[in-house]
Amino acid sequence: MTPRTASGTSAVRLAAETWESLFRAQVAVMRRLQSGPAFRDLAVNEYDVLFTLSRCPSGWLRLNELNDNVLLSQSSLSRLVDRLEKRGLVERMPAPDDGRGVLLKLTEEGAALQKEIGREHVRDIAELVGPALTAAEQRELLRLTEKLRASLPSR
Amino acid sequence: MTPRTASGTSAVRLAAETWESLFRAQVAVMRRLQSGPAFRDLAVNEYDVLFTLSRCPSGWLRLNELNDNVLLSQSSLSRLVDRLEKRGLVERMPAPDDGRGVLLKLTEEGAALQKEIGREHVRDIAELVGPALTAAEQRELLRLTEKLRASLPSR
DNA sequence: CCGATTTGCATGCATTTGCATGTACTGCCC
DNA sequence: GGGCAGTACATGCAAATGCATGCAAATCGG
Repeated sequence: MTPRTASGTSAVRLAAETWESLFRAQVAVMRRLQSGPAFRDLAVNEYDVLFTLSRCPSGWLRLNELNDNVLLSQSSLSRLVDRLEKRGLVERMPAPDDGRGVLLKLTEEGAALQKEIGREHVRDIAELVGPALTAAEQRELLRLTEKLRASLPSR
Repeated sequence: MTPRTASGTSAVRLAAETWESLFRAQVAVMRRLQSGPAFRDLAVNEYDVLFTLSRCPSGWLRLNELNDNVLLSQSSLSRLVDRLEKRGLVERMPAPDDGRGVLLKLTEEGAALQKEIGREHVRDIAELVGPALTAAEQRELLRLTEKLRASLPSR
């Protein structure tokens, strides 16, 4: 006996369809965003790292914390950071309180590039999402996705 | 003068935050899904192709239609299909009505593998999404992401 | 009907990615 | 304190990916 909701679809089916729809929407939006001119000389993943660093209060962020935000393996992130460092966009520093750790910070140039791309990027997003959903719908979508993310098992 | 909504945040900012939250939720869920045992011998992208084919009414699907569903370049999809074909999971066939096109279909083995992985996958999804959101919330999230996807400019 | 442009897919090649592993450091238990 | 499992990051190497391009078929403009 599979449990059924009031509407007659099983709970697992509803969850699967919800995830499927969320995933497809993400793919569709991302496809349009990444093909735009904002990312002509920085990959989306690379921008994402700069963005996350720019949002970090202290300015410094551990590599493994960064890794939670990005859909990349640990080794790929390590090399991505290598590239950003070689381009002078971020700075590495050994973590003071943990000899294994590495701290990351934006350089001046990295912060400038993030802002520049960010402006374009935000505009692109608004042009895609703005006309698609009302403000109330966007707020609800924001709330639901935040709740979903917050409710996931920590690992 | 940037326009403001009733809550005091600008429309572009709301759109950007909504997208950011959707994206992070997708990353967080996907990270957990793809590390599970369901994908031990088939990458998520590869499964996704099998899944899409399994949902196709006629059984046959054009490569370029497939490409809309997947976050992959055309060339990468072409080679991904190469791999699936070499493993005997899909079958290629020149499109009858368009000499340039290629049609794709699941083989018996491909359909069986999709079903097998799909069962596990759906269970994993339900375990992640089910406890995080109520059924009503899931339905609303499903509706909003469908609307978002449907409202995007065609390309 | 013919040339020019566009579209759909494949392939060469450089880059990026992940897995497995190595290295250094931490924390735990005794 | 000494051994020992666990964590954080880097690196060798094979595989996957994207860009540019090639080629063939379709579509367009006259």
